[in-house]
Amino acid sequence: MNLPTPEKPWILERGDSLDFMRSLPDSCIDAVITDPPYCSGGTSSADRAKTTTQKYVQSGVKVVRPDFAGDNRDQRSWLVWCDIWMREALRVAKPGAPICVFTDWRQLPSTTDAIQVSGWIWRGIAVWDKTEGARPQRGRFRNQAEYIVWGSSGQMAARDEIGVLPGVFRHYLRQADKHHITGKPTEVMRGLVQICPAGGVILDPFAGSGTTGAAALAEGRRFVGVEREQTYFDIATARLKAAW
Amino acid sequence: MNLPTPEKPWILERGDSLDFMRSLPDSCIDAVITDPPYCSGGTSSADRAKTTTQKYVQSGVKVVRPDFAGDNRDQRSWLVWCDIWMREALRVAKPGAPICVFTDWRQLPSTTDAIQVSGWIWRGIAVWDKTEGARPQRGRFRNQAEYIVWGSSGQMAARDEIGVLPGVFRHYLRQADKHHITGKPTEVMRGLVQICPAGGVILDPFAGSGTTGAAALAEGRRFVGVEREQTYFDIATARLKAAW
DNA sequence: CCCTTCTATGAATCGTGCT
DNA sequence: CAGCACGATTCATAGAAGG
Repeated sequence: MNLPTPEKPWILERGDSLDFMRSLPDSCIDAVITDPPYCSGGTSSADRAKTTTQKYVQSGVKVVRPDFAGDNRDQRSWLVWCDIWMREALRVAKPGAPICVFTDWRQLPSTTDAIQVSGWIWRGIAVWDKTEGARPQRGRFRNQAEYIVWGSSGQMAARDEIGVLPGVFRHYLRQADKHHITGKPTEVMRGLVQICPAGGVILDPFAGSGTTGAAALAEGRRFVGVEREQTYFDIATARLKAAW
Repeated sequence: MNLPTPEKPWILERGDSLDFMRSLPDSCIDAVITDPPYCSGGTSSADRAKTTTQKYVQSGVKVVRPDFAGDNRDQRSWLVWCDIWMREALRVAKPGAPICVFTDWRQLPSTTDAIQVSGWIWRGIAVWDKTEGARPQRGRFRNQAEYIVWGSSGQMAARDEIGVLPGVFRHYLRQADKHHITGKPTEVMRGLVQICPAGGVILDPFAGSGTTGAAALAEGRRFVGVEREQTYFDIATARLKAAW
């Protein structure tokens, strides 16, 4: 059985998320917390509005492109792909279990669609205020936030042992805490994993550098993660061993 | 001509937004900043049919604020309605003019749809972090943010005279600053109106208690507003006179 | 002026029971 | 069984009041 035990409260698997989730039984996961590839690179409405010259000039610029796989779907197929993995995540989640999915502003509407189409109940949006953001531009609002679309598998029973969780996480991401191109601050993840009851099992199908897992262990939750890239798998393994 | 002048930099009209906008010429507005009815209360049509006080004010409160109209559309007709007024706003907006539309988490995806369907270019999401005050619920993330979906009429020219604007407005709404059931803090609106060049004309088709207008005047912008409810029209008129 | 105590408040939600 | 109407409920925090 690919599930963590009290003796070893974490599992990290290298491979495909969908294959791995399909190996899990029904209703064995207490919370799903993940940061899937956003695929929002060049398909935004603002980009589409640019002239081809502008687009090519833009592409000539040194843009930080995520260097991981699966980040090149267009919006429709991204939605379909999300539907597939979220549906499988729903199957392995216990009734009432929460799901938290990171997204950026461009993919936010598609993410809320995906979560609902796949059968989860959409319950809200939490905000990660990065306090500073991508390249500041004069005359525009700074894009300094990412979003956590969250919901639940069916009705959420009363969970009195869990306190009130903040709706905005305000935290700067230090370079030293950034182990992945799209890494999240450990403090933010430690806040997020509180949505899972203490001792529960958190699944992250796109584990990346393992921040979710490190935070889960730090907060007394168990962890199941999958990562496809060997490099990030190694980093995550090291961090999880250290956290444990 | 229903436009403000240097002598009297604001106009407030009582009546229907659409009728009023139709009376305006093309390309006369420098920015559209507004807070339309969200129509998001309740899951059933019956819930939406409740008065705004029933929906948004929990029992046992002491302060009574007037209801407002137009908050009982279902999601599809809300989208169609937004398309109509946003399309008209686009016509009266100058090329490159920005639009900012308040929304809550439930209507955020529909708002980004509406803004794009009506022909505006969607450029981002700004966040109003209410910091606290939202209803706390155990085991859930607090819904403590509202969102400002923003975009522009076509390409935005370089606007070097405007600085970088924040992407998250973090401000508590004091009772004393709340003149409408859904009122926004004056400080947040003062930040938002900076998206309009100094001296420019800001249009708010759903003026409510006139916070947008008061902030516009305080920041050296001109203002055109429409409000349908007599009670709020009177409050807004008084506030605009005071701000001027 | 600082600290403690108290009170008002919130752009709902959940469960139940009826139709 | 599905949908809807209805009623009970929630608690952290800001700000005021009091010491």
